[in-house]
Amino acid sequence: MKNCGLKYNTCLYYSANALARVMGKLAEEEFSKTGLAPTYAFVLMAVNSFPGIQPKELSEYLQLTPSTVTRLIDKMEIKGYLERKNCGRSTEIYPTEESLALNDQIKTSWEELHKRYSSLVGETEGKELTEKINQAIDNILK
Amino acid sequence: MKNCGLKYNTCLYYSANALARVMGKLAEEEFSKTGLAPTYAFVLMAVNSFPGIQPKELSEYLQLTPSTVTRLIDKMEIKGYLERKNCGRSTEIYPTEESLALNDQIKTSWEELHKRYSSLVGETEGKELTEKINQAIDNILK
DNA sequence: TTGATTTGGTTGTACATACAATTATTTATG
DNA sequence: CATAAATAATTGTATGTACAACCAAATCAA
Repeated sequence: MKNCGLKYNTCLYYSANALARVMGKLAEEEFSKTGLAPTYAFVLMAVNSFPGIQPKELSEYLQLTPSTVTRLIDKMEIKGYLERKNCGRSTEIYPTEESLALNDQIKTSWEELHKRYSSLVGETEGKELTEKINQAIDNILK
Repeated sequence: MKNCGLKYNTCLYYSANALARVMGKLAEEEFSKTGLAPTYAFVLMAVNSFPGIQPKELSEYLQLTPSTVTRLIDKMEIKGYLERKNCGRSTEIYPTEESLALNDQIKTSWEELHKRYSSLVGETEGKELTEKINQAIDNILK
């Protein structure tokens, strides 16, 4: 493609989205062994590690909005991986046996994902990039 | 949130998505003056700079799938910003006067976006981060 | 104590993006 | 040439995510 002076790849918005799409594909492939899309796998891992965690906490933890978390939990409840327990105005989320049984597989896939992108972008480069991204997020949100 | 050994923020997939969401919000705010969502503004800029560009090229340029580009063009055509011209199996996309008239405003918003995130994450940090992200994308796709 | 405000969670709705399948055109091959 | 393979674009459909509005519970204030 000819150069037109439109250097999209000098724009952090553009590049961040492009990276998210590319990484999303890798993640989908790696997590496909679990039968779950990556975000759902992350939800299960969190609930498996913190039985009784509340949606609010999950949304902070996953950096997703509360409504998104509600939808994620809905689907995992339907699939039989999670259960809600109402506690006044708040809610506690618990894993089912199926979810706990899947945890090792999920963690393995997660490790595979890490290995895979590390082999592509380099171990230390990947680590540093991730840290820099986290730092940028902090600076934007603070 | 208690530490459970689940360090999501050591995962490039997770952090890349989080950054994309955060940057997406900034971009939406800045481009709101143009009345367009960021991606649509990018499409118009590309077509304004390359009248006659083909969807295929756009999809490579924007790093989006062809079907997504078709949908983007659909909407911009309906809004009166773009026009399709069929050329055999390929298609050429042209800007309307409205699109050209909006170009300066779009570019201004784009610059504002750059200034804004630069002020938050730091000028050089932002630039370096963007470069590192591009490099990672290249390494993953190659 | 009761009325107002805040807070956790959900719902209706909208939208960006993608995949798989399909159509239409072009190129290659036997 | 005629048929097969490749390519550009589109369409049907699904999904992840968010915003705004809303409900219900809890806290605060008069």
